Amino acid sequence: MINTASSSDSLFRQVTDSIAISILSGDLEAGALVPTEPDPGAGFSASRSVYREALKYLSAKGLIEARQRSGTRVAPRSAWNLLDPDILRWALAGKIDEDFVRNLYELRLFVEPNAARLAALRRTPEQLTRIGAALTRMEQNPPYGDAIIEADLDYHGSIFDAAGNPALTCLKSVVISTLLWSMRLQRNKDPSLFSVPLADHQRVYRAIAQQNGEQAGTYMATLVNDALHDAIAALRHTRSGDTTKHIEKINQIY
Amino acid sequence: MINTASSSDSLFRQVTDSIAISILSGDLEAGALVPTEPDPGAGFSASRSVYREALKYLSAKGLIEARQRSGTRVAPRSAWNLLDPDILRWALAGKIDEDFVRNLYELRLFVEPNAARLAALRRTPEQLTRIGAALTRMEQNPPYGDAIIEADLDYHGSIFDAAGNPALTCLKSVVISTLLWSMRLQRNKDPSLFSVPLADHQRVYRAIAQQNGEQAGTYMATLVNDALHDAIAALRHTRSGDTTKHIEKINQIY
DNA sequence: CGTAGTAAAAATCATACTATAAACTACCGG
DNA sequence: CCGGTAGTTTATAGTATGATTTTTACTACG
Repeated sequence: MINTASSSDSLFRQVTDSIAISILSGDLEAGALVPTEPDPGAGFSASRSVYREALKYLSAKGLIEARQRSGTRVAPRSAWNLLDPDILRWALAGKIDEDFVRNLYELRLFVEPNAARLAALRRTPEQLTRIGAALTRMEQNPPYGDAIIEADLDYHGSIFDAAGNPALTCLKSVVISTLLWSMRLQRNKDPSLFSVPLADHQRVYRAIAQQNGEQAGTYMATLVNDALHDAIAALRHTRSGDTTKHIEKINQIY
Repeated sequence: MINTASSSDSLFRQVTDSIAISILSGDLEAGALVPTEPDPGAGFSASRSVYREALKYLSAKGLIEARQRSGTRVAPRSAWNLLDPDILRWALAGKIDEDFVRNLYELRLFVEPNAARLAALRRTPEQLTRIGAALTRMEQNPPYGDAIIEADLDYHGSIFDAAGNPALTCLKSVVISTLLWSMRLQRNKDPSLFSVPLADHQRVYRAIAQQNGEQAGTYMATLVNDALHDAIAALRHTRSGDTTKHIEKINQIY
């Protein structure tokens, strides 16, 4: 496994990313021992301080568990906090498990329509403005650019914010990861086959503007469904190849 | 603020809990500086290693952000990963923000009926057995005991597992925290006013057994709604008083 | 069968030194 | 005289290393 952390990152981050990606990619299986001290043959050389702090960071995400005398081991998958932004980023960094992404879309389908519904009911004028501004940026930027990705994320993020439920808003990270995943796919297929589903975005916006909760929810459900189907369709056209660099670039936005 | 960490915990955990609870309780406001070195007047005395590892752990949850030269500060609330099990535990440890719990119930209402629906469609016989066993334990144990809490959590957890979506399952922690919160309330009011909503649990189980997804979803929605209303009703009967000890005991289950 | 001893690994402590980026200063050109 | 820019300072996080303590699974002994 090639160490994907760039050398400009702090040593702590290099070590953390490296171990995390080994775990998320399945390179280190659940139950496997994580070395007590920094492994000289692991692609990095760090002191024990850095290494231990990295392990604490990973244990905070549920990826590893330390027990005295037994050692530090990779935790079972059920303990991983899959909704954590870092975990999603790491999961996205390697070879992507298609089923997992499908699960994320499924979760979005449960959550985002409700977020749109609440946003329609609870939004302030300022929040509506922000959603509209993001939509405008989506309309006016060329597809595939970083600008439109940022706009898309801002659009969905603003809707979460307008829903007025901070706990709900934490699921924003799921939207981010699915969006980055679909971008990664689209780069590998015929661009003409794909179009940003602007119409869906527009009518969700209108429903929120009109404070029509049910309609906002319905349209958002369609939007997420369309996004999933587009992504699945893109999968069929995917040719194998190295897409790492593009994803790395996108990741730096966050 | 009294340090709620028991002295039998590891020093690392005491420090982590102490700082985290200060943040979650609002004692340390967003943007506030977190001391560079362990604060002698903070209720604990630890070396810098332990203290730094605690800070890394907290930064993994999004609670704090370190920047060279500027210092380490409490992150804005929007960066907190409110769905993280630790965060929910810390949020529950202090004085509870009623609105926040209401938000958690709202999220449950979006997620859990769908989990029940999927569970009805995808469950294996073994998974159904586990749900049924948990239900039986709920029926056969006296109310208010730890046994019934464990059974209730196992019931909801089994349904999440049966839904076959690991990302969805991560939201189990939300169920745990709302359940513990409602238990905490119920201890402070007239016990005769409350009854475990067994009927709701039973018909959800039956729907899952019959693989009737829509019905399972509908009944689960009722269950969550009932739970919320019971909890809100209990709030009205709450007399002020120290409930910390009981919660501490419950927390140890996890 | 239980009990005391052993050791492996995490946890803790203490003390260095380094790198970074924000703030400040001094210089230079307009 | 003003404004900006390049260099310097410095506070703080980050990194490094070695030693000690605590916990606990395992083992050997009574």
